[in-house]
Amino acid sequence: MLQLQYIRDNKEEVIARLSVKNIDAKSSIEKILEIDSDRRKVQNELDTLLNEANILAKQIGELMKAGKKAEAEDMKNRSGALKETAKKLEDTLKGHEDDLQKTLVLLPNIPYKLVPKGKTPEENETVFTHGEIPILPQTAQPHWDLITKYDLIDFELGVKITGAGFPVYKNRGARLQRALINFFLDRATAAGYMEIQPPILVNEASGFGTGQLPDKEGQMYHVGVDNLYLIPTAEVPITNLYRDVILKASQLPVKNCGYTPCFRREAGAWGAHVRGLNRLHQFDKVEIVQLAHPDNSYAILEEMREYVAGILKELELPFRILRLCGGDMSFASAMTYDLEVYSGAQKRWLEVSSVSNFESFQSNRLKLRFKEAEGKPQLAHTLNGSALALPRIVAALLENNQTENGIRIPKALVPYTGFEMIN
RNA sequence: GGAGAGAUGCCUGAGAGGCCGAAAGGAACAGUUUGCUAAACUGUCGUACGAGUCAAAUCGUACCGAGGGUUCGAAUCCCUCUCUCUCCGCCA
Repeated sequence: MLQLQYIRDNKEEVIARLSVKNIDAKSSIEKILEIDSDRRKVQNELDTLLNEANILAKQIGELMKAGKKAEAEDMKNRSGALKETAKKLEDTLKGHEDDLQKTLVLLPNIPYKLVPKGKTPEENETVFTHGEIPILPQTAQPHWDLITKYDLIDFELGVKITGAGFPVYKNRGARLQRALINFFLDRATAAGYMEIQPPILVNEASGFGTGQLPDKEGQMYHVGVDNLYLIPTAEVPITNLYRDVILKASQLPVKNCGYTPCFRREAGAWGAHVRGLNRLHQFDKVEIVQLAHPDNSYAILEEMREYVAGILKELELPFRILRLCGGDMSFASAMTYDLEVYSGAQKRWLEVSSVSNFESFQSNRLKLRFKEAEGKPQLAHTLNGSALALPRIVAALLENNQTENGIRIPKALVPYTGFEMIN
């Protein structure tokens, strides 16, 4: 949620920058400012009225003590009248506040100045590439065939016990999952991220805090009886750890990481390009989260991007980094880098990580603030990134590393898998 | 799932219709003292919104789990909800 004060002070700039996300915000912004000015007017009236009532109440108390009952009665009547007017004003104020909130919550975050204008993924900007695109022999197989060949994952069994998009990992496929999770967590903790094991069901307030609710509830699985949501990413529980918290400036940056399964309904997203591990309802991911001082959150974004790139290098996967254009960015993000690995047999780039700076957009909803030694609390910046999402990493590893003798495990991973080849 | 107790500031904890935005202690921060550490002493020590200002100072309003109600006046009385704790049952 954007800060009201910022919109008030920078109306034209906000409209101009939202247009980079292809949003015409002129009318909503004007509506917001109008409601806001009404709201302030009403609050002013109400405060004056309540002030009178408070003074009156004190005087009545004193008159009662002094035994001047008749005078007190007279004042009681006046107080009663004040109260009635106050009640009406309170309702009006509440109405304005609700309207304001409703409109404000629907405005997406303002893109950072480096974000290119654009509507489709084709307009994303490639800022970095690493590694050679592998040229595989004609006989090279896509990962879904390799998975069957080496009996690593059983999709049909998943359908049987749950449904499509819920794979069952087996044998060295299961072991590879565990290896990757441990590898990712070890790297993250070594880089100073404190490991968290959060709940994977969250309440409504948490869903709201990170921006999944009220707008995108369709993407989450909902447990109706207890009104809880299965998390689509560890970002939700981990960032919400700091909801309603005021940190000391000296505690920044806060660095957390966590492994969780992630659940996505992906309603309507099924179709082409989703075979095998490309898109799932349940998958594993290690997430990194940072809470940063606004002065250096973009330096931290770069640091996080470098960190994820480093892991991909260790895994010996060719990858590229995209700076997402306005139209491809998420609702809450101010700037996002996508990291994509090249999957040799599918001959496609697969998104394996998304690293974003949300600036104060989430923290405004979360009331996540920090305080300098002097001065008022201010909103912290939140950032997060996948480091990494497993399924597409597995897909690329299988496809790129296939040989006649089996699939080669990258060196960095061997201590975790305990085997060098899948064969 | 059954029975009972409770929810007050960063923490502990008083407060039981007006003198309470809230005692006291602790923590934290700043200063004094000190060769250093410790101790002692002094001070500061909630948040939001509004008014005000270049910015402050300052002023107003609200907030004692949440939402309603009673009253001229509510942390305090009443109702509803949520959560926590204890005991019993069940259980990885």
